[in-house]
Amino acid sequence: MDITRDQMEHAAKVLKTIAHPVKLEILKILADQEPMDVTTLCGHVGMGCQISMMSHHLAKMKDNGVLTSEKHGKQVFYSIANRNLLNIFNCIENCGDA
Amino acid sequence: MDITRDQMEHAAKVLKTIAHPVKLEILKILADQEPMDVTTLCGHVGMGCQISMMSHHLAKMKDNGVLTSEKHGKQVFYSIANRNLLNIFNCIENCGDA
DNA sequence: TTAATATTTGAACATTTATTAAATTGTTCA
DNA sequence: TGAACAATTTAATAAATGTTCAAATATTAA
Repeated sequence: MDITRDQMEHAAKVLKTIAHPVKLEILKILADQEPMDVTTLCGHVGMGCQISMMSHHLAKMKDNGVLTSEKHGKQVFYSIANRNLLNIFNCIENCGDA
Repeated sequence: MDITRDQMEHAAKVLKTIAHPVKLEILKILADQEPMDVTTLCGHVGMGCQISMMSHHLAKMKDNGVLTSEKHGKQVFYSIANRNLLNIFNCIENCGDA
């Protein structure tokens, strides 16, 4: 239950990184099927998803250590860096009624 | 494991609300002792905490349903609206190494 | 080499966020 | 009433964010 100031800063950074509907959606999709390339991911996110936007989101998530990527041919495949992070979805389900 | 788009939006809103070092600190402090008034809370947060800043943070957290408040005399006491949200700290401890 | 595809990058812009100081409201008490 | 205290509000400003578009970079295949 004891959390240092550094952990607090780090936690805030991670939470800030994923606290966005599209970014949560990305995590949810990758949770079911990873790795996945940008275009396919964009398709799963649905209507109005622009590749460029997707790429920006993915880049930020990667920069902040939430995702990893691997290039195969023309495509870049993204994965979740640490699947422990997915526990946040349980938390979301339980706390959702707040 | 299935989360609707609305839940996603709501989750993003909550996460965005608390994704800040001071706001997480506020939650941690209230987790141990609630309710607590603004000045005391500010003291616990530590050096450089300004009442005005604290009030802004608290107002936002209250607006977004994370905290509740009650006025007694000159003081306003804040509490955590739904302690289930505190599960996020377990999540933080486990996912922190990402 | 050129064309086509996948992705990234950078600029521009609007919106939101965090911080600080100053002014304001509300409450208690002498 | 008015002084003292607690907290909120407002305004100003800087910094971060999200989105879109256009241009640039790889990579593959013709």
